Amino acid sequence: MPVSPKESAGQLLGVMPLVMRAVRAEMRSHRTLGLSVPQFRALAFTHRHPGASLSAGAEHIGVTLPTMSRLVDGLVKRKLVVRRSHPGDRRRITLDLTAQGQALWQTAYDFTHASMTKQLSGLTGSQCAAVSKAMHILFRLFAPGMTHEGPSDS
Amino acid sequence: MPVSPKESAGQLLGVMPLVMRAVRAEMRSHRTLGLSVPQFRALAFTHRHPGASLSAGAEHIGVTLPTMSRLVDGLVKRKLVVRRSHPGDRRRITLDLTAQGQALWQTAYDFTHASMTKQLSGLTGSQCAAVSKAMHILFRLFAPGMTHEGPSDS
DNA sequence: TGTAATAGTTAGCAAAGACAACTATATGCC
DNA sequence: GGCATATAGTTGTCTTTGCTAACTATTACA
Repeated sequence: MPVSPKESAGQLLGVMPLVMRAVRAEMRSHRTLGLSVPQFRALAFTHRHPGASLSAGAEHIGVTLPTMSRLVDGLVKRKLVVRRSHPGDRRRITLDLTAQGQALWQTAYDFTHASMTKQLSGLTGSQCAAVSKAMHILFRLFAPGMTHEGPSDS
Repeated sequence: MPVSPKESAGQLLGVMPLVMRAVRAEMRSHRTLGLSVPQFRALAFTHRHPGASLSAGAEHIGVTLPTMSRLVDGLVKRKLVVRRSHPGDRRRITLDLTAQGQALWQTAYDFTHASMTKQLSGLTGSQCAAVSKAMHILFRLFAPGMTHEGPSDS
């Protein structure tokens, strides 16, 4: 039987935070790698959008430009990210991961992915398929410009 | 066809943050109501677990006890939450929303729910049902002790 | 009774986050 | 060309968040 968007929205709001709680806990455990949760978010954004501007990052992870600027300061100081000046518009900067940043992100992602896989290991194949199907639907809805999903930021 | 937990986990990690981005943006817009995102999380926890202890809240939203203590300070100062001493164990305190806190939470939740409903309004009834089904599966997995979903904290 | 363990708070520090004010570059209009 | 305006980032200053360590108060236990 069909379900109304309103009902789905309520369920989404009920369940998403429970899942995100697990994800955040994972991220927090990466503090052993010297990364705070916001820094991890900024790192993930840079991974997902290489060469993006500071403003784009700020808008995307939902902070103001000054906050993003200082967040990036920290990542640059740790040699995880590089600021480069944009050729053709010297006001702008572009953000990119260093090899070190890339490696750190991969490590953190692998940990998180493994932890989530373990969480889901109690599901049957068809339950996983149901989750998968919903994720595809939601992906098209919340990331309209992109073509394939994958690890995201935040 | 069935899907592996590993694959589902990857999709979950890819899509959840996109959805949470929208939710966080909503929460952030409630700063006009004078609440920061962490304060909103603490408020939501108190709403969902009335009479809970400080430790329980800290554990649940994923901060240390001192952090939770000061977070609650702020909410108490704004008269949204009350600290009461636990009868029978005077070391403990119990947290509860004031009428004001309840009202504020309701307002914020209604806004968020409406916004999410609008986001999902592009889906068909069967797509909503698919999302719904996945949410039920995930709920059982991530909130094993609870009996019915609904607006959650964080 | 007296020693653990538990629940919160306080102190002190670093980072996150906001706004306002600033610099530097680019655009646009006469 | 030349000045007004807009855009991209940075810096200053403040509050909040978040941590660890150290403390108080209460309870459990042996």
